[in-house]
Amino acid sequence: MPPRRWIAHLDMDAFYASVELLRYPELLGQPVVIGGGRRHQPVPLGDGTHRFATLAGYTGRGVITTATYAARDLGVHSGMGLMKSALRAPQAVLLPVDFEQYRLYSRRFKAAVAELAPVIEDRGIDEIYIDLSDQPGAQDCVAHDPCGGVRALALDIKNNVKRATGLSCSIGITPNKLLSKIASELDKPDGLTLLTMDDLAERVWPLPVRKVNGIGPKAGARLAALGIETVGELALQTREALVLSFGKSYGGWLFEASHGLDERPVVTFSEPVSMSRETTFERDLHARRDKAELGAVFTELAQQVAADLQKKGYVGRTIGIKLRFEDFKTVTRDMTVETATADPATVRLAAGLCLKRVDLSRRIRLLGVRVGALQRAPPAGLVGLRPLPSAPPLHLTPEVSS
DNA sequence: TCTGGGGTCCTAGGACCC
DNA sequence: TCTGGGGTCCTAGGACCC
Repeated sequence: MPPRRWIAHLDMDAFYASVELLRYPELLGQPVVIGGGRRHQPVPLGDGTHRFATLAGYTGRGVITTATYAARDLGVHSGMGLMKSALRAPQAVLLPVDFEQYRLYSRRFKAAVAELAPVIEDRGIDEIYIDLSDQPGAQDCVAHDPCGGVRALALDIKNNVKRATGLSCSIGITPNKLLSKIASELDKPDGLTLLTMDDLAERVWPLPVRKVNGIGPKAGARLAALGIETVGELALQTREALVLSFGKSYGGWLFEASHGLDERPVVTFSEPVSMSRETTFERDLHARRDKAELGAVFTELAQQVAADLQKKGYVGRTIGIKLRFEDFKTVTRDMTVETATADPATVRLAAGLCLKRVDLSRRIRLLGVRVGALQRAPPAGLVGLRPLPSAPPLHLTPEVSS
């Protein structure tokens, strides 16, 4: 009997870096990292090639968002500070991030998948889940392979993504989202990994617990302290023991996950809960000494969130701020207003009231403004002249349709 | 040479109401 | 005077993910 469900997880390979390589093919095969601000734009040399900045001597606060596989071989990876990366891979080419371009390719690859399999859950700019269970041919047996049908479908999807974008992706196919997320990583880049429950012990149990989506640095460390390093070792624990250590909810989930169990559906549309804008300063600012600069940034953040809300057609009732201090301690404050709003002045005013509730003796590294408890904006006629975007089509979240 | 920006979800305590 | 539950909303922090 074939499994009840076939869920695919599709992950674009080194997405940002790969999009940049389409623009700068002369960098193919070289160590390249994406990150930092606007200061290191490539300079055209007139012959179709460019002069690029390298990591050597980089100063500033950025981190790597994506590194090519050649750069990863030098020991740098996403999330690593650029100054630290510069010490490890000074010769690596450094390119600035261009989210516009990545969003364009994101829409293209998702559309290419949707042509063949429309039941898609968005998981951000470079990955999706796809429910293939009810796709024609997915349950077919091909050349005595009971998984042949779904394997062929996945290959079609990979080819269509490549045709539409020039980019490669990796796909994991299993009976659920948890295992597919793990499987898509097993044969990166350009992978296609199909697992059934029969493969659990051989392919999943040897992996470190941190490979499981939902086990982060904290839970990983707590498990390590209990002598649990691999998914298989986690699966040796009783549910009761895990509930005792991690609580009913998370402990119970750890038990299920270790046995490859996950019934979550592929969710094709969800409403946003909050929108926010934040910025990390080049140097830490002091509330009193840098009052003018801080105030200007604060107002700009409020205006940006308000504009984001209006563009997407939402209003929100909870307005809040986020501060990160020089010692990296983070605090938030929020308040709920009477009427949901997307008005920049209202957001700025409420955010200002929140700021008054924070002790500002330490220097500030990051400032953010957030609007939550979102609702769809009321029809334009009731509030003013602003035209409102219509609701996104089914199967596409605001991210995709933007 | 520390650690970006944009999200979601969960927990937990207190207020307030029935 | 002392004693209940249950439910919802609000706020703050934290884990985790891309």
